[in-house]
Amino acid sequence: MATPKDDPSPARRLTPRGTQRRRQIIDLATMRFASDGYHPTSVADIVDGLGVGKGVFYWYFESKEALFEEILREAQKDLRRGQQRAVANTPDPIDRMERGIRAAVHWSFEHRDLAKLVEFAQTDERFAHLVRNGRAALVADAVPLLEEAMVHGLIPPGNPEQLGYAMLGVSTNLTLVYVHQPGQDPDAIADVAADFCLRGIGAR
Amino acid sequence: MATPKDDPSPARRLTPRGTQRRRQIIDLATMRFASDGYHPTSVADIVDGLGVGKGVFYWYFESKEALFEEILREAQKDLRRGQQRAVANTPDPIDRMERGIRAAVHWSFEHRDLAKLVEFAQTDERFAHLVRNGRAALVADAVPLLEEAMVHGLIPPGNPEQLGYAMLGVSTNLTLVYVHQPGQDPDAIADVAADFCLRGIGAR
DNA sequence: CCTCTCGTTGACCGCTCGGTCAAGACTCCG
DNA sequence: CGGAGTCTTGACCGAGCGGTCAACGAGAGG
Repeated sequence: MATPKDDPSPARRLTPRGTQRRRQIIDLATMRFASDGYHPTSVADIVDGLGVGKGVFYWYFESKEALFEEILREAQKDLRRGQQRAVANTPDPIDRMERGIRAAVHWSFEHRDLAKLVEFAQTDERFAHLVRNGRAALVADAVPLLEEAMVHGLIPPGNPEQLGYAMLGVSTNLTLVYVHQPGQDPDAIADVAADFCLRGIGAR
Repeated sequence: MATPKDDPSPARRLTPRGTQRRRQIIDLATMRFASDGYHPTSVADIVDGLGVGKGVFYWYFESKEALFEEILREAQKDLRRGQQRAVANTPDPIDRMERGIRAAVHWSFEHRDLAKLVEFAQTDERFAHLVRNGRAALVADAVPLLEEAMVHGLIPPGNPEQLGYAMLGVSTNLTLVYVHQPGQDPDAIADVAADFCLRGIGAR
């Protein structure tokens, strides 16, 4: 039989070969989705690009939509992990935010495809809630830092959630614009973003 | 004959009734594109929603793509006009930027559908260049103001283009997040955006 | 050798898409 | 009235979509 007995999504047992195939699909789909768009990229495009039959796709994923959701979730988780790694062992809240911003800019430069997919997902009702949750998580990481900085008088009082979204907008937009211009140094963009944000919240 | 002799796009002579129909199509399409997405909204959805035959659509527009491009262009032109009206007769560059930011936030609140379409267009290669041009025009408006402010020592030196995109990111992202939460006051969001941006560039 | 599961094939399905077009209705002018 | 635009109809087209499935390898364990 071709179709798996249970849902394909949870707890599929994959051989090393299967795991590899799955990754191939995710990687190629990410590229195609980013360069051509989610809707214009068909499942046939993906499997043809891999030189395999169509059934392979549906052996590893329930649907095109489910694949995209997995890519999205993975991407947002990866960015957040990167941020948390970057701020580890940094007690000062302002320093933590600066490192977080820099980590976000660098992540977007290293994963421009994924960054673009997140941008798209935000505009499609089917996926927007995932992005909202991911963004909210990032802001939720920043809120206690902002509150701490306010209590200690490092920055003037304000609505920490709004400030968080403002900072997110700065790094997102700066990256989006400069990531596709050749010869742009991620460090330079990270400098600008961090400077602007820290001044924006009233530190510096 | 049904198809027009020349290209339908340039210089179609429309009766008042025709002009009205055209607007109906644009307005309904804008709503549907914003709520369901560009690709998932079919031409059939639009004409059915209007209760007319399919040929009507192609009497007024060359293609679905051309319609979307027109909506986009119109939207970006409208925002820019709103900004220019808001800053008229304001000599001080910092004041001008503040008014421009506030105008942008208000425009997005009043035209949430259009704002959403611009967001999407940015992620589709077919339309991205239009958005890039529109964004670049907004930034180009801000650059001389930033330069003037730097020359006069109102703000510290920096790359004005990058600062422009950072400001754009703040208003875009703040608006995007709060425009869909009920009971949000556009003035309050405009306050936050203007504050953050002016501090971000080093005024205040 | 057989067997069991994982992995793969590609023809096929129903459906919807963007777009076309011959035919006809409406409207205004002479 | 007649005729010339403007506008509308809706059946139709070829193409492509996401998704299914019976059948078939491939390789590991017995």
